[in-house]
Amino acid sequence: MRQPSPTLHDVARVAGVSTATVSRCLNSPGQVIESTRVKVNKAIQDLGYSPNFGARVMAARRTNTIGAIIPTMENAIFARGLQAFQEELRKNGYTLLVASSSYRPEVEEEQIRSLIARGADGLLLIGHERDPAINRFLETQNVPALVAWAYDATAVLPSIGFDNLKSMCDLATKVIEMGHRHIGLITAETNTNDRARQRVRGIQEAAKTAGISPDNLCIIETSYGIETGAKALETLMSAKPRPTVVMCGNDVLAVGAIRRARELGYDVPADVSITGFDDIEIATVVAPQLTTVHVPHREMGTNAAKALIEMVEDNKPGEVTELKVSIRLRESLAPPAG
Amino acid sequence: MRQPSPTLHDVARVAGVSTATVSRCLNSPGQVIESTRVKVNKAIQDLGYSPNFGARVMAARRTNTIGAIIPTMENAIFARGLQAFQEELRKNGYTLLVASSSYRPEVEEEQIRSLIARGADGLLLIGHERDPAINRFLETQNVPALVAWAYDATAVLPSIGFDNLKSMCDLATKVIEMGHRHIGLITAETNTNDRARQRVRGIQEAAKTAGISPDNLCIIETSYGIETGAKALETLMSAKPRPTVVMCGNDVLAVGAIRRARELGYDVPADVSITGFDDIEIATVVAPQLTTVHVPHREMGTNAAKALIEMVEDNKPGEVTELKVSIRLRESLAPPAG
DNA sequence: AGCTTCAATGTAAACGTTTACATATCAACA
DNA sequence: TGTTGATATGTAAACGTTTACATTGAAGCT
Repeated sequence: MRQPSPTLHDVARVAGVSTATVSRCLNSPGQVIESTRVKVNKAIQDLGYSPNFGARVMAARRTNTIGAIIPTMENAIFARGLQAFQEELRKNGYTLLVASSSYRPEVEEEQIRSLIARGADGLLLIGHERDPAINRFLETQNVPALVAWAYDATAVLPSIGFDNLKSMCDLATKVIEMGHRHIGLITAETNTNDRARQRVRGIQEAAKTAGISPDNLCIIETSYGIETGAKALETLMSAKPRPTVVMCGNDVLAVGAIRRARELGYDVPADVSITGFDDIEIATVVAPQLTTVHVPHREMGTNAAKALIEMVEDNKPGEVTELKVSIRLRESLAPPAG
Repeated sequence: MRQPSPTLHDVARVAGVSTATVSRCLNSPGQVIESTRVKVNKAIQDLGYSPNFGARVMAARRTNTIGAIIPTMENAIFARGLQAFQEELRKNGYTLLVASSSYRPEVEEEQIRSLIARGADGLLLIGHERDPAINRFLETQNVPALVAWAYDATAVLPSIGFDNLKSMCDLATKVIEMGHRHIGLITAETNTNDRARQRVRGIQEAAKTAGISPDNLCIIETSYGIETGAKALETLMSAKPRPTVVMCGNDVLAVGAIRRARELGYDVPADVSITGFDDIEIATVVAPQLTTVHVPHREMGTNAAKALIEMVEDNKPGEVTELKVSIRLRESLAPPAG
């Protein structure tokens, strides 16, 4: 039923040349004289030849494939960065292998092994936190890895991203300058997510600097989603004293918080201010528009691809790159009433 | 600096067995006695061994890799479905190769060839519209392909999805029943996107059935995005007579339309109703909440994965599956004023 | 004991490329 | 005419698995 596909040998035989010449026609045509090339190409056409991937990979020792493991594709911030990453890879002749970890470290570990077993020439990972054994594994496998969405010059792996702590600290400082003293905080789970943890610490540091007691900081940790953000806001609004601002670890939580606030009859920002982090599209669409931290996702994806390709091709050690973020002040943040 | 990774031979040597036994340990552990398996696994651990992909593929003649080509990962509707697709693949030991076409047919074609050259065992594609030559190519290469996000029993390739035409027709019928007679329509580009085209035709048919003249249908075609949706709404609102409802080809366009309507001082839905399509998360977050067509994205992704794996493993011909959609009536749609 | 069976393991031949090295050809030049 | 160098092509050895087949040894039978 399934007839064997033609091989290099078949092409060589039909064209009346050696396999080496056929291979060169495909990989470095400049080395082959015109007349030969024509013969070979005709044979390839006639036979409907397409090179065998496995054999090619084995002989050439690379797959031209880069793996990426992200928590989830559903989160817009990863989707956008990943899209840019993939576009840049494609420009350079690489293909993207994707896996998602659902924010679970043991799944991420399994996925790392799986992508390497599938011949990924390099790996894009999110965040720095992982079992040291994995880093050793990456080393023995000789697969370069780059961390994105985080910046940490002291970490084992090179990274490209922004300083989550400092960015959030800057935003919190602005919030405090406006006069807010009771701050609610909705964060994604911090135990397996170093970005989330950094952001919380950023707020804590800003509060400390401003001489605000940690007791005035009411923190709720929840899983990722619009609905969970909504629930968390409800809880916060019944705290005593009620926070005058709710800072959220990301835009999705913030959007959920805004929705629930509205549903509960609170005016945003008159009754309560709300801030986010990431500046995904949704931030400008909600009413009121969301004050948030803008992160250059596409730039990060593109640069990550470039850096990783260099690491793979030139065996270059990875560099640590910090990207600039900026605060987008929009309607959802205002000084507290009174 | 870069020492070669350990091979099957190294493992065999360290464990004191043959390469065949090591291979069996990996692929059919039942055939190997417990004591041997322990020795081998220890050797694998100690060496940090991971099988070479190319060699494995070449010897086994399969990659356990499925390719997907979607217009873009940035669009939430593809991201969510793709995430579910990937999760189901993983459950079955497959990995996902991703490429994006940016809605450009020639790029899609190139990506199809590229993914096949990389050994994809099967392919997930979006929409039915493509050069017949590509379908022939898929056939000669013996790579099964499945179309998602569309349903068409008469098409060459099997598909899983919903009836874009009928779904939109149903929504339009509801809109018309409410009393709307002047309908604005914002659609994504229809020349390279059969889903968009079907949706437009759905509205046209509903209008025809209700005896509404095509002149009362004002169609604007634009590229995908919140901002383009906003611009299109602005244009529509200056048409004479002004439409009492603006139906949008997808939620993203609709959300942009809502925003601009608000910015221009129109009340939605009192001054103008707005509808979307897809029911992505954003639909429940905008104010007013968006009336739209709910599509079971995750279900589609999961089922697509199952079907494709069957096609690959059992050489089964693909089936055509229609999924049910449902209309979500929310605040943004109301009868016209007066 | 001798024979058969079966499970566990070993041996070695593919699998289809790429590429270092060898060889052939030919033009240019002393 | 012989030498040199450049260019085009051929030869054959990897590359690291899987797997058909061969071998071994022990258990179960007569």
